[in-house]
Amino acid sequence: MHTIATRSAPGSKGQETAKRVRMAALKRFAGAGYAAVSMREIAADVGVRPGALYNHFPTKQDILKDLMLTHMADLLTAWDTARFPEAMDPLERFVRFHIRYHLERADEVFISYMELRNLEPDNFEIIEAERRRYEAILTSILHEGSAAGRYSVDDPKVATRAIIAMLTGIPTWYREGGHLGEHDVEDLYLTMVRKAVASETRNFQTETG
Amino acid sequence: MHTIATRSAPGSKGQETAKRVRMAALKRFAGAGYAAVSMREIAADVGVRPGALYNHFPTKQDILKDLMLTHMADLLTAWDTARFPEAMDPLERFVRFHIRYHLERADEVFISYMELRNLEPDNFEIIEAERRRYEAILTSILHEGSAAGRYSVDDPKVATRAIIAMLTGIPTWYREGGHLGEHDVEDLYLTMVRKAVASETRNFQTETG
DNA sequence: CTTGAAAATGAATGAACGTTCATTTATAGA
DNA sequence: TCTATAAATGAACGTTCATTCATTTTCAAG
Repeated sequence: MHTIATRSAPGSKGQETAKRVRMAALKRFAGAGYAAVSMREIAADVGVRPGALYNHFPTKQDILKDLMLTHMADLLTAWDTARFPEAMDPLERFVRFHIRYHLERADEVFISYMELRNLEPDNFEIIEAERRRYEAILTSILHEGSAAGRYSVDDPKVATRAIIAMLTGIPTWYREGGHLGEHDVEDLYLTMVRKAVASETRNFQTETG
Repeated sequence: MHTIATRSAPGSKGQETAKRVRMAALKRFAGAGYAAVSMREIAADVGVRPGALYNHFPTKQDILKDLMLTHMADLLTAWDTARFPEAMDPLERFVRFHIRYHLERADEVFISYMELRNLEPDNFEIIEAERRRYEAILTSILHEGSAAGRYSVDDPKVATRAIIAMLTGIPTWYREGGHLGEHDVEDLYLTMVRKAVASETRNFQTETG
């Protein structure tokens, strides 16, 4: 009888250091920007000499790539596995999910759109494709709701970008412990989003002539 | 009779080089980010040796500061001096102005919120104060419209951030020559904004029970 | 305990960075 | 034309950067 499959190799501390590198880089990149962060700073945060980082990531660029690819994959997985009350309509599901996820993972979200330009073209394309997949979820909700007459949306793709920009802006100003709780924010934004796509349009075009 | 006030000093080409430095830095900062741009690159764009930049700006940081302070001042001045048709209501004025200005000056706008963290604290505070002044314009429009019963806005400050985030996102995807003209985009967003703050709220909360 | 591979070290590499400065060049006013 | 000064040069400063590598340390498996 022998041990079946302990994956850890000799001399290994598992993936512990690699995880610490990811965490340190995430904080630093989010705080100061990829270009302004040095490998020496990341190494110091991890408690290791700079050269040791290269046992886990071939280059600084690869740390950024890892963080961004992981984030986009996590985002889509989180949506696919999210659970909501039965009665909750798709638009409310999306709005609440997006706000919660973006407040929970503020650093990942932040670097994923701030550091896009620091990605090599191939990695940039991968990220962009994932982003389009995520936006397509909301576009589809708006499109179907529009077809069913529940919403009135002139251009679902434009509306998608408008709504996502609106929601994604929340982490730039929301702070825990302020006078608004996370749930208050969800409700406020949900109301605005619902109205923005509502089919009831009477009176909206009124000019103060 | 003698010349009254030629401001140009001996040996001076006016402010020509300084202007070219600003333009080159603006393009570079917007494209690659402040931290990733070198003084050597800016100098090469201008057609001058790196040392010459220091005849016009004391440090690299001061170029960024100059660009951002100028941008915020220009934005507020542009709003103050903008002309609109008499019949146009304040909300439409703001939405159209914001979209036009942000598409026209995309680079300035872009660096002014991407490079905030690269500003020294004093300069950061100045920029933030200007930004609050600008946001206050929309907040006031929403507040007054709400008080007059023309709009229904639960929290004018939150609505301000939501609307501005939504509008400011446009330059990230809008491209000239696409299937939507600038005027189409204005109309689409104006409709969504108007609906989002409209007082007609019947049916918006309907759940697909 | 021995072994072997992963992980970490410590030192070094060349390149690029922002900035300085003595000197030269260009130019507007006298 | 002469003069004074702004602007530009060319070379250098010390520092920091990402990365490499021979060597040492760590540690799970046999």
